Amino acid sequence: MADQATILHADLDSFYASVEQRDDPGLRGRPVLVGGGVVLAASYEAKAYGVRTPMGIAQARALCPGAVLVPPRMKAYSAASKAVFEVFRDTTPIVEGISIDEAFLEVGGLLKIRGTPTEIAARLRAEVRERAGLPITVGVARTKFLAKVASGVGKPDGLLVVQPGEELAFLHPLPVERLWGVGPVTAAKLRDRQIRTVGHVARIGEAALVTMLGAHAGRHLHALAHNRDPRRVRVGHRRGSIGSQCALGRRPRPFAELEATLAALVDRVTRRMRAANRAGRTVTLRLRFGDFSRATRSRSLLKATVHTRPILETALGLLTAARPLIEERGITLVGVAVGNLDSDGSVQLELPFDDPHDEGLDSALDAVRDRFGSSSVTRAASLGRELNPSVPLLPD
DNA sequence: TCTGGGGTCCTAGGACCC
DNA sequence: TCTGGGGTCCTAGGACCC
Repeated sequence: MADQATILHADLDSFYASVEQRDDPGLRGRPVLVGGGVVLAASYEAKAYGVRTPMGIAQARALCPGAVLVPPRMKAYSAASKAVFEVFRDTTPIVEGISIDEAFLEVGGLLKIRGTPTEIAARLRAEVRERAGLPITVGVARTKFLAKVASGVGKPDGLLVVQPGEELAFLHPLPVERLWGVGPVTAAKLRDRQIRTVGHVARIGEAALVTMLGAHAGRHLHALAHNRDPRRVRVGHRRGSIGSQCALGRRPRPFAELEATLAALVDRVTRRMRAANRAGRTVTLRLRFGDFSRATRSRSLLKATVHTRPILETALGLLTAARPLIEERGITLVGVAVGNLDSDGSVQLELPFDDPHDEGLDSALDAVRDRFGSSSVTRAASLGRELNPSVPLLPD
């Protein structure tokens, strides 16, 4: 392991809410909620009232009656993210994006040209503020894991450096929930055994953790509690699946409506696949039911594809097979994902088409029409417009 | 605290192959 | 003839992340 803290974890603060406050001065200093049914992001003014994500809007309003609710503007967030990642890449070539609002940066080896990691991190924060107008917190440490913990502790709008000699003293008093990979289930298992802090985790043996949590999770947690994390910052990560889902609420849905919704979701997913030039082979149907139980059903095609029709037919087949389950429990969410994406990046399209973004239209709707008749097609088209407001499913 | 939409990784059994 | 060891792929589920 390197003996210097050279890994930065940069994490934008309340990202969506900060973008809203940046773009509307009237929102600055006020509690802001971004969301529709649930809170997608809350400004720190709102978090002070106990608002968290993903909390229902009604509950958030009850906690913070003065909050301003703003609908999400995904295009603005994606543009803001691009601007911030430009700052990242101007700082160092070794940037690993984790999500729309956070990344790891390796800054070892830049000492002579850009200064110490602490200096680089301070300048990075200033530049993100200057060029993107957004607050960001940076954690600096020797491991990815600890850099991430540091940015979490350093929030909001902070810079926290954990030097090699201070690591365990910093880490051990923290609650177990701070460990990456400890969610509600694992935290409850640990709490049942009076294990509340990272220090407690570090003091029990690896074997006991493995018994408690399984082989991988046990070893992983044991290593993290001792700040052992050999993962390097990796450039050029490619996603393994592309998916889309749609919450349906609690009211019952006719089966044909589910099929139409699924058609619209598949259309959206395959558009994104073609835009990204990634073909996929495994189609996964995701369902959630009235009692909050879930199910997934998947089927692998013989050959990877970017085309709407084979993916839609596979997805509809999975949905039909799951019909008894759906009718028994009541469905509240339907989703589809395509995985096993081509890894080489050189997709051979099976059929030529002029505009890859328009290919899904007829093909998707033909498949629905063949099976379900034209009322489902109309329904799929209108759902498609709801799901893809910027890309109409049918020509106007 | 009754829950959105986008993902990742791990586990485990069964089929199938040599 | 009733049986080893090792490997890969498929499928389903679960936990977790932002």
